[in-house]
Amino acid sequence: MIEKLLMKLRRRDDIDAQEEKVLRDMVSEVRDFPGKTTIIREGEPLKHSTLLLDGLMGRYKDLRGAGRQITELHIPGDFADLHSFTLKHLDHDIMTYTPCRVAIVPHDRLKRITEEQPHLTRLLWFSTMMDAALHREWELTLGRRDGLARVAHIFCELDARLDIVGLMSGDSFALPLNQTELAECLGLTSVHVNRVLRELRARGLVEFRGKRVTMSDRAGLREVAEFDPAYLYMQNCPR
Amino acid sequence: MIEKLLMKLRRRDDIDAQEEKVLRDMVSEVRDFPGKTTIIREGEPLKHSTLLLDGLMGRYKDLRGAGRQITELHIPGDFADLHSFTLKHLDHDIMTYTPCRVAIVPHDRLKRITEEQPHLTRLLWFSTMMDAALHREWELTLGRRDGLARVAHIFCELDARLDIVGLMSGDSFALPLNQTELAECLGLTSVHVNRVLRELRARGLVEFRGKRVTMSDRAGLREVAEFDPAYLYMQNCPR
DNA sequence: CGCAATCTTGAATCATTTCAACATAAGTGG
DNA sequence: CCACTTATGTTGAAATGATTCAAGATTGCG
Repeated sequence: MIEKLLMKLRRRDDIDAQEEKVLRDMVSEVRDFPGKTTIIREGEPLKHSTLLLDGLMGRYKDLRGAGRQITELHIPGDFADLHSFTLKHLDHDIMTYTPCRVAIVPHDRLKRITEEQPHLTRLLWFSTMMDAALHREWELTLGRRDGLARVAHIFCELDARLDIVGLMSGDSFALPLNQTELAECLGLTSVHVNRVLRELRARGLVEFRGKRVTMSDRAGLREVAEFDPAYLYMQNCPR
Repeated sequence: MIEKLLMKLRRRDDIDAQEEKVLRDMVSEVRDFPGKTTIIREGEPLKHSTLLLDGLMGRYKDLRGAGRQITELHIPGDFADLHSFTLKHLDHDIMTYTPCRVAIVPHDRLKRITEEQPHLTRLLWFSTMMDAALHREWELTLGRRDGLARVAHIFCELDARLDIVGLMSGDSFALPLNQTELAECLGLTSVHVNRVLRELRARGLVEFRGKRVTMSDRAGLREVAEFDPAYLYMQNCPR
């Protein structure tokens, strides 16, 4: 059930059989949510964390009036809100984009892990630090990349992340977002995203059609995006 | 020496005398750096973390050619790179803006804390989660706020953070950045920051002169910025 | 005092947004 | 399975916020 989380963590560090069991046992329950639903609201007191097993979710913050910024997308194997364990409540909302299956991890079990499993604690801590690394890269995207590079970059990021958890099919992957939601990730309008997608398609770099992204020219796209996967911390780095 | 860190952490949670001693003992050495110096480079293997005691530092990422994005500013009491403990190397550079005094905290002492002090571990983990919360708010700023709101927002944030560690003087605080560096925080050009500063001054909201920010109308500025300090997690929330 | 860094301003340009219309795709119920 | 309805995608034209370029003013430092 938590295989994708394990794939991700094992990319980074060794996990022995005993630790694997502890991780499996931290799940209290599996739950399903419909798509396009806000499942956690800013400020709400939280007693468990949510591990995404299947589907697409995102964290977002709204500005009064209009303007939503999605701050991170979550794919299977990601904790959507492991940070709620230390924060107790979140500074943002979390929503599903598709129907999602999640594993519930009670905070008291996480607390137990911090008391008995220092190595696992450091691994889970690391996992939340990867979220922060993604945030920083998105800050760079939002602050300094132009429209073309922004769209290119998010496709490169998802390509690399989905590959880790085995969700690439050849050179394409499912991306169940519409252009408005994509624009909300990128600090652009949906109209502009549409024009940029046309340009990227015309250049033969990527296609985004029918909720599916095809990486026609991965190297070329990475070039446009100035994408360097180092910030994803995928190198093995035990203990 | 680590008083400002303690002020910050105690705002959130209780720290008993034994824990306070452990925190004091984690510092191996105090070091001084000159201003405008990159002290940690992306990718460099790290064996200690850096607690800022005095001065101003920042994390940044550069884009090839031009374009620097500062992803977070660090004030006294902040760990500049506590996240390097679990990450082992960083995805960004860290630099000083002024001469800085820092406390060095070896990673093996942090490791010891994760093995012997679960509560402190959770507090340190929390501390890195606050950085991530700042990143998310900056993503919102960079993605959705216009120039006026961006400048207003960063001043509101620094105002609130400096207040916690006792670095406000009445309604003003020192901000030893030039307009170019401020622009690098905000995803703007220095020219535009200059024009926005003029506008904010004209509206009687803030002044930024001689490396000092005066919050002439805090409520008005917060309104323009849509600033809500909730993301700074300053509420007491023990254990 | 004089040099270098920083700030300030104007004018032209540019990337992105806004507004608006139409096209296409994707459900939904009869 | 079609007709209808709504969501999503596409495109053009005008407006706008921010950038670029360039020059001059001010400040701070040695």
